[in-house]
Amino acid sequence: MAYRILIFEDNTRLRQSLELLLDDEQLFTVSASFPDCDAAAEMVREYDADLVVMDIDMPGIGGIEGVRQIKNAKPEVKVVMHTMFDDDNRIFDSICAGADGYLLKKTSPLQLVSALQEVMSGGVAMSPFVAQKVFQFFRQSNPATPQYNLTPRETVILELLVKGNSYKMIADKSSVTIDTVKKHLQNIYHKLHVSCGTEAVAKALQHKIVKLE
Amino acid sequence: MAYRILIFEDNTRLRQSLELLLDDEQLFTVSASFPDCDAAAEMVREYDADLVVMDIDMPGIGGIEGVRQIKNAKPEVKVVMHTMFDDDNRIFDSICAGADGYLLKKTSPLQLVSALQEVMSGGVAMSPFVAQKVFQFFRQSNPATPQYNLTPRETVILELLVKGNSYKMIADKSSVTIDTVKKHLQNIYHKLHVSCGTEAVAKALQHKIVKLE
DNA sequence: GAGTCAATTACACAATCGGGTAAGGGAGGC
DNA sequence: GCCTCCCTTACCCGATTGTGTAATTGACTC
Repeated sequence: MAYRILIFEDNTRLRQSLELLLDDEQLFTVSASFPDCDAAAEMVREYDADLVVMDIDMPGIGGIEGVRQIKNAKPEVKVVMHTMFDDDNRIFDSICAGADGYLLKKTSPLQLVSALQEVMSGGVAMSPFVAQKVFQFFRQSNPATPQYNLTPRETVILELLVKGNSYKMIADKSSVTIDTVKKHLQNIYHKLHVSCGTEAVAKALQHKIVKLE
Repeated sequence: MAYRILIFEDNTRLRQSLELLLDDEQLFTVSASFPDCDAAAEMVREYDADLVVMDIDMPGIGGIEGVRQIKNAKPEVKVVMHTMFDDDNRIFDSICAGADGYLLKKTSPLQLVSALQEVMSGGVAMSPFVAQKVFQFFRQSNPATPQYNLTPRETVILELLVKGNSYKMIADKSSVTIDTVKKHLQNIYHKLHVSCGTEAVAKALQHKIVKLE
């Protein structure tokens, strides 16, 4: 049984090319294709689609909002973005909206087909350039952690501060006096090279010195 | 000119298989291979390597630390992890250490070769399962943002606070009096449902109400 | 024109924060 | 034993933060 595909793509020529290309594969059947995704969620239900190929820049609601609606309506359907745009925001937003892949339009037909197969077997598909962007984002969101040499006690005190506790509350929860808390925080501020609590919280969260939850 | 490859892999059979496989390709030359990566950075320099295939679980320093050292010594060399492990931490740490790819050992020889080619042409290589993990992490790190209805003015004030400015500094930079700043922050605290600056900073960063840099 | 809301300032008061300084006890290393 | 480092407490004092109340201006809406 072939996978049922829906295509959303406003460029008529490209849409037809995709139809021909994918329908030619044994593994796929193109159930329908549309020049916009205003009724994307309905169509996915209507055709009981397994896989959606989605352009981003379309009249009406864009492809990113389209993904969101589709995934809301039927989370198990796979959605792969297929677009010319390779800017951080579009990639980023698409993934967060629930896309299972992000392929640039310069992807060759052969690669496109194999990428879609990969998605259907539970994987995720990205053009190498997109993957690079994702890696970059990953790294910068988790920079190599500098060492601040906080003692265990200092770490828990800082954690309590980050969670919004006042000095007094920290003192109670740690079963020490408020003066001790002050002392610890004074040391912490020095080690983090900051001068007040708000700055310390910002640095602790950015550099993931403490973790929330 | 073929790319010079170094292989770090403690399993002798597998190491030899990789040597044979990769050396057989026109595009690659295996310069050397090692059962541990204790001297990885030196070897990379010694052999002027272009590409490193790195196991993770090895005696001595592990592959993740190995990547870090290699990337420190020579950032332009490409490093691809090649391992059995698919747990979040190893994947995550490898990427942050600077890896350009993460392939599971069940990857077929053909896929391995083409993935390495992709890396050498500036891309990034991931097994589909790894890519999925990365996508998952991506999404959960950016949950759908709740609305706090901060006014534009309040937003910039909060940003300044998050960056570590005191009330007085915020007042100067915003060209208003300190009393105005107090008032704005009071309103902000109410809107965020917090009771002090540190809590506000924590919430602002967690919920990405403000962005750093 | 009345009403709402963002932005602004002012003042007073209490609470908290942050620095400096000093000092004792306990754990571990040389 | 001596030294270092962590944890602890205490006191003083100035600066900062946070709350309450009140009032003015301009913009935008009904």
